[in-house]
Amino acid sequence: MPTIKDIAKRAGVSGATVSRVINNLPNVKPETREKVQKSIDEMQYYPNSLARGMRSKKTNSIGLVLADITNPFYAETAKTIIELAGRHDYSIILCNTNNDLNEQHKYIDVLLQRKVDGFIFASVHCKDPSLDPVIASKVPCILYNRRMLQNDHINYVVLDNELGAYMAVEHLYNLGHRRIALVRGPNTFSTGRERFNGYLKALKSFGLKYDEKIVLQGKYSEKQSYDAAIKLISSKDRPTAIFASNDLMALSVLEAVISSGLRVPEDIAVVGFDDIEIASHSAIQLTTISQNRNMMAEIALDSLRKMINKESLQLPVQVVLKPMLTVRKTCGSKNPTSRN
Amino acid sequence: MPTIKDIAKRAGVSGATVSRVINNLPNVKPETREKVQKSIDEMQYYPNSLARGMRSKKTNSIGLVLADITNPFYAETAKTIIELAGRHDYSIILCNTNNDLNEQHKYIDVLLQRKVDGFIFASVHCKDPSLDPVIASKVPCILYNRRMLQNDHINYVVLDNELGAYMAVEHLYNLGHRRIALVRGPNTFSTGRERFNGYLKALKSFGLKYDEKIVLQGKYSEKQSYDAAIKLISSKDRPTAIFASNDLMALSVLEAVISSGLRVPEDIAVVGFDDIEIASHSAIQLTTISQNRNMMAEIALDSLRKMINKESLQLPVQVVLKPMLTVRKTCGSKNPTSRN
DNA sequence: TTGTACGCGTTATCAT
DNA sequence: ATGATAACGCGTACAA
Repeated sequence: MPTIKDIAKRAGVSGATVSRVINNLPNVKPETREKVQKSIDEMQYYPNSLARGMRSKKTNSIGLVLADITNPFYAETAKTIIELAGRHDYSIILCNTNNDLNEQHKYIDVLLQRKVDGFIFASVHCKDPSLDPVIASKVPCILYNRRMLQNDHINYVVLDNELGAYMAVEHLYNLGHRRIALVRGPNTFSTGRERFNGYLKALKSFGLKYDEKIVLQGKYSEKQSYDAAIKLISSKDRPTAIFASNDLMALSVLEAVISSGLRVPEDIAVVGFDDIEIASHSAIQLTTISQNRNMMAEIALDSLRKMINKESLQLPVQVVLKPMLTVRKTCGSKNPTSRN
Repeated sequence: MPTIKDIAKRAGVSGATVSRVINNLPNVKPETREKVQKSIDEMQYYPNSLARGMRSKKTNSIGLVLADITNPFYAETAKTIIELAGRHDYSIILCNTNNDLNEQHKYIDVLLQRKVDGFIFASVHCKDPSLDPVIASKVPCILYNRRMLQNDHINYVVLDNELGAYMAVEHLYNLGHRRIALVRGPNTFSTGRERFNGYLKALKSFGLKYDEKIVLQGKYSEKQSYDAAIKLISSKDRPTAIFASNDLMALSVLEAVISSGLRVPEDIAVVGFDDIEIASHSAIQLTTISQNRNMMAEIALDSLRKMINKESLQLPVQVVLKPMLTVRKTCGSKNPTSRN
């Protein structure tokens, strides 16, 4: 592989001049520039970004740590972030934790060694010691979608999950439901916790009493959620509606209801959370809580970039976006959200 | 950020010894090793992988270039590859081309600068000049899922797409269908081309005549496929079955059929290709052609690793895996594939 | 068992 | 406008 020296030799100039050409710096005679460029093209020279990184102390790479890339919510996030990052010459090193703290810890280690310029975490637990090294390293970092507890100075962009859950239950209540079950996410994730709180808050404000028998743990797992729904369905005081903590879980709830021979929404209404793309499919038509993922991703990346470039920016960045209710068929409403 | 020298100073040894400890090399007195390790921990030292890469000429990184991470087929692939790569200490730099040759070209440029140890492409076009620099660079490289035409020495792992398509049509034929439409992928992708050929081959072998009016271009796009299906449905000599070139397209076909007030499979049978996870959902139950993505991904990564490590390996690697027909509900068969 | 010294490819500084 | 040189952090050959 040719280096800057090979190009220099070939073009009959010094390495310094080649560097000037590569970096489009001034003070190079046009003819020299051309000559050098020609050698670069002929030799198929690619500047070594490792060497550049060593000098400049910047790698132009960002570590993106996701909970689960096969969840469309994260896949869509990844797509947006990769694209936006690329526009600013950042590469994305993608890590997938499966919500495993050990995995995350290992990835953080690797990313710290790779000297990424910044981190985006879409995977943290409420209490997450694996992030300590990142914080200690002072490498810019922002949380996405989930946040941590008791870490008041860390940056994040999240949704108002409590409000989202409240809106879901409110909608079901307005449709006449009085026994509304919850297939919830774990307390160890802020989303699971906050959506549960929103559910509670809604029950209280509508005068419904909390019944722990119809609040089951789905663990953000499809299998668990399916089982939870089966349990709800076969209980003797069956709920008339099920609110699931995310769309993937809601899909599993739908599976359970359908395979039990019941109808959605006539026998049981279902509402999800996230508005992943398949939710709008004709065969699914899931009523759900939407969030503007693109905006959330954009805010995360832009903030991170500013931190990296030490641009002025009010720290910590702590943005909470508003959710939206998207009404489709699974809730039984006669007034679906109009399409744009 | 502490460097190897800082650790050396703190532990009262030379940099060489620290290096020996980091790399678990022999010839270090146990006490010395401990002492050094202690300094490493205390100072939160992370070896600089840029510097290591410069010396060793290896970055332990692999460029994964995908057509579309939001397509579950690719997301599931990415997940597997990231996990397997991690086990062997490789990081994945993820690129998403949206099937745009220009994007791919740019990403290749970046990855070549980053000196990735290898490439996995799940995004190539049949004729794809953007790959020339990769080939010229001699950096190990393997294609996944799609291959190129007229490039006999390049490595790939693909499915027998022609056979897969043949099996789909054969199945529909056996169920009594005689007018089978195709919503196809573009000729510019080997998958689109090969699946089309399989369709043709099946028609011929069952004595059905090819009717170009029921072979429409879906371009691997959901919108296009929806429109194509609408067109098929409203044609006066309506097909009784539609075979779509991938599952995402099949889902759009389903949407079109459902929203036209027709029933699947009674009015129109539908078969897809890929067996993405949602295909098995109760509300969808898509009959489709399955491929063993995990195996395909594993072969790709293992082969690549061997090339990188210059282990003995029969080159070029050109693996063609066999597809499987997974029968669910959308084809109208009474005998769904048994579940494992 | 441990240390010294050089080079990996680049950029920034200083000189010419 | 161009060139020489040092430095970034690490691994390794060689010396001790």
